[in-house]
Amino acid sequence: MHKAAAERSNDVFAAQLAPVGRETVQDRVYSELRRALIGGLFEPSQVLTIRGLADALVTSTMPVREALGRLITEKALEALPNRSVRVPPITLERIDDLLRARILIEGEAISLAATRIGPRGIATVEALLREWDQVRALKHKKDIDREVTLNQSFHFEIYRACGSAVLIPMIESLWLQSGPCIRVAIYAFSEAGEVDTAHYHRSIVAALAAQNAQAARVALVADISRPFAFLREKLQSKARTE
Amino acid sequence: MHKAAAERSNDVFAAQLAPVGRETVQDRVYSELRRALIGGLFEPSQVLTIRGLADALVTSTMPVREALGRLITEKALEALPNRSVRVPPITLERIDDLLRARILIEGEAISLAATRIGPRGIATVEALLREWDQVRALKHKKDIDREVTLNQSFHFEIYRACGSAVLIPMIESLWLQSGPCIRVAIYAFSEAGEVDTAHYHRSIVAALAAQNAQAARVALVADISRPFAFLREKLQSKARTE
DNA sequence: GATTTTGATATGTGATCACACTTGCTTTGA
DNA sequence: TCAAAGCAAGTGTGATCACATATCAAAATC
Repeated sequence: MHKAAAERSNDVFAAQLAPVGRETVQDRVYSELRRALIGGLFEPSQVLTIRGLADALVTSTMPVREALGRLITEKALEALPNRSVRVPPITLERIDDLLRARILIEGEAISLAATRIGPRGIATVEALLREWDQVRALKHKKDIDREVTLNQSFHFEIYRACGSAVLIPMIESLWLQSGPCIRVAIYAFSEAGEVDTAHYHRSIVAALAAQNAQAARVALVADISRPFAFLREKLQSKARTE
Repeated sequence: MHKAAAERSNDVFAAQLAPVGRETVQDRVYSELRRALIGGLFEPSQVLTIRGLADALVTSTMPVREALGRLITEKALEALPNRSVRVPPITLERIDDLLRARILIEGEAISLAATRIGPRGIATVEALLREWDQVRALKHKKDIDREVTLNQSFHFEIYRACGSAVLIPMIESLWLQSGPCIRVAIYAFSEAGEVDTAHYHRSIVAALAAQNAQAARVALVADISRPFAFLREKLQSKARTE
């Protein structure tokens, strides 16, 4: 009967209605927490409680605890021996470790993408770049979240072109893990004044347009290394003063 | 008071009692499912149900559903649109994708490990190698599970030496994903007769002992490529006959 | 006889409850 | 005054229930 219903709807409503989807509450909670982590909305070492998050997200504890469990397995969160869960703290070893892994895997992904991204893909990332320029031109200073989102879209639009269903989830996991660090780095940027961040992205697009995998990899490494270098310096200077 | 109790126990019982630990049921279910997946105890495309697993593991549904959710996020299992969950099916693209990622990441890990693994680590992997030879010498043929476990211990004993808290979980995730494929490959091995699998492991140990990172990487790539090549050939021949 | 409808069973999801453990503060005793 | 004991609030874990949906086979209709 369902098949018949689907066929009838195909006949009559296909052009008018879009499928509504059946996203579960748990999926929404998971997505929301991911977004918050990648955007750096949580501080490193911050402790999260199931009931607290459930209240904040206006659901029950059930979807939250399953989402937290999933985030713990991908190392986006950390389970303490007390069974409480927190955002992993930043250490010098950890940011070096994360940067090395990101260079390795995202470098490979963009290297693959360079020969597979088509003119359509190039056009899409160029459009994102223009949109990003517009946001920066406004100099609102408070659109950090918007810039972070655009940066994420830019990178993942490229990575998607590598065509690897294995590498992309790993890159997402790495972004999830470095999200809280990036937040700290962004604040360091604000203090250190403006840097020409757009330059690296233009180099990446130029290399991709030329299908030059090696140049794309080099430009990408420079791009993702920059905030980590800032963060590293900041941590070291803080360690010296203590 | 707890502190006082701990101190008292320190005084009197420290030499006699070991800490009992507080592993949750969910952790045990998760470990058990991981073991089954890496060992290839589940077939590709096999559908798993929460209640079915809960009955098999003699627990309630709660720990199982959370463990399944965690395995789905690390792509060890797949969530169908029906909301049922299955072991990911094997495709030619997927095994190529998995092999490429494993070569990339495990190659990097062993390259780092080559300069960091000490004489103690070398001794440990050599001991594993000898144990493995003994198992093979018995020719029991039915100790496939034992060989799989030893192979896993051998590799991860090396990877642990790379000292990266980021890379190792990624490698675990890759093994989790390629577990069901490996099972198929092992059966292909049995049909194809014996191959000198120990040779690759000896090359790896020799390269590590010489602290030759490049040689270790090459030997490792040969080792992990072998079952994938078998599997690939088998899949292609099956595709031709259909 | 083939197709559709219908109903029973099975399954995932979310909510709620009970329990054990932790944590922080208050009270008690020296 | 200070440390130890005890109490109370908070938190994670596991079990159970209710409900919506999926699945599959039997029955009804053309």
